[in-house]
Amino acid sequence: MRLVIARCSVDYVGRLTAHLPMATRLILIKADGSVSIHADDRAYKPLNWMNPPCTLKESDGTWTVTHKNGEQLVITVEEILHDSTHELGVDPGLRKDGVEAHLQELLAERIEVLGKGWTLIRREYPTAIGPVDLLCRDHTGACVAVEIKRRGEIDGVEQLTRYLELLNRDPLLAPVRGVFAAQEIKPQARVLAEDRGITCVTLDYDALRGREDDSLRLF
Amino acid sequence: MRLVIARCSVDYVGRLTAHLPMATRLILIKADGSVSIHADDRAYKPLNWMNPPCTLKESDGTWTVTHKNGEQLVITVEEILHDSTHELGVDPGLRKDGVEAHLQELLAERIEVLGKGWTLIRREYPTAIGPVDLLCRDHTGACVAVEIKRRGEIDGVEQLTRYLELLNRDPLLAPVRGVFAAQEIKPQARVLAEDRGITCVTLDYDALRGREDDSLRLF
DNA sequence: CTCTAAATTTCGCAC
DNA sequence: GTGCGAAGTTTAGAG
Repeated sequence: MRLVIARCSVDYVGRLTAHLPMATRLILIKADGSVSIHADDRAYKPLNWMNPPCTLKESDGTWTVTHKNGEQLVITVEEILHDSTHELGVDPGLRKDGVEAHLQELLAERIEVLGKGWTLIRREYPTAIGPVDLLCRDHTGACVAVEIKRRGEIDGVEQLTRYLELLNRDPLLAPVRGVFAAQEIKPQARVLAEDRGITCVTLDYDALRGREDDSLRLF
Repeated sequence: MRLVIARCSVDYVGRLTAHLPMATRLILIKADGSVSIHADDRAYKPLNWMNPPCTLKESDGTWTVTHKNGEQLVITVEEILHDSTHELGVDPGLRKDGVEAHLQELLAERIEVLGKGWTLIRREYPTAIGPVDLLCRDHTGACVAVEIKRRGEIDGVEQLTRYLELLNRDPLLAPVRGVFAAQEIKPQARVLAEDRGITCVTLDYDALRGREDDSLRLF
């Protein structure tokens, strides 16, 4: 990894055209050839960047980064204030917990929390337009499609609506109703869902993992 | 901006729980207090980060970054291999060209490329659920709602569908049909749009900007 | 403050 | 490779 602090201007031509006027910035060159330009604010997003695979060519004060697909980043370096290179090695990577897949797993294991007598037909029930997170039957034997999100927004309701429309064309399953389950459901998503007869369920991740009582609230 | 190369392990607790085992990485501390941890690959995304506003507290080998909303990033530093601080000043920022706003502007100026005799009613036509990109009339005087995207995906079709449903409730406008215009339209989005009677139009950005002939293709 | 839509989104998986 | 959905998405803008 090479760290350069330099006065530079930058031009990107690719998916769009963008220009950075001359100023002092961090140029970060990584072992995979990727380059990013950082200002002194914002943790996440670089001002400008080039994803791997790409190659850097230095010529005079002009550094040209070219991507395989033709995108180009041209850095015009006026003055270098710092330049150091460091060996980092391969990173062991990030271990995550708490994502949607895990929510799905937990809810599948405790499907009865959605209602007494509910049973799971299967997780990732395949349809022509994609897999339904959970397909189950309620205590009456009626089919229910469950869409699980970490944060429930309008998109998720639309997605579930498309699944329901498709599933209800199958005479072996119909009538299928929907449950929209998320750790947090945005008000507009809730309104849209309920307007379509979809039940909203707020999931409590810690409770789902810990105890089976009190693990969610029905509204 | 402070650049630290260090052997460290990192724990994030917030929207999820994540752990980075001990390894050598770049720790980037910016003037706004934000912190990001980078491995030696990938230009864009840090391994771990904390967005501003947040505060860093160093105590012994433990650096704790706390966000206003309670999220926390704990960096356990075993060995510091490099540590330098640099004054960068405020960045003049990025100038972009070619984004959706510009596409909308260009298409509004050349609305006749959608069809002979078409006229623009207005850009950003306001509705209760948000502004319609372009509202126009075709050669017969019938109302058309145009949704413009850089890349046309299912979400955009759903968005346009919601607008059309609303606009068609207005007796002064109805019947309103839809045009889905994008530089690139994903196959599934095209199928969904056409199934709903929405016309798909592929925009050529350079041609739109350059000449008015040949500036788009209707499928 | 919330909510929505865009992003050079990136990233990962499945086909 | 393409397509599609998730992401600690982040970011910008409107209400």
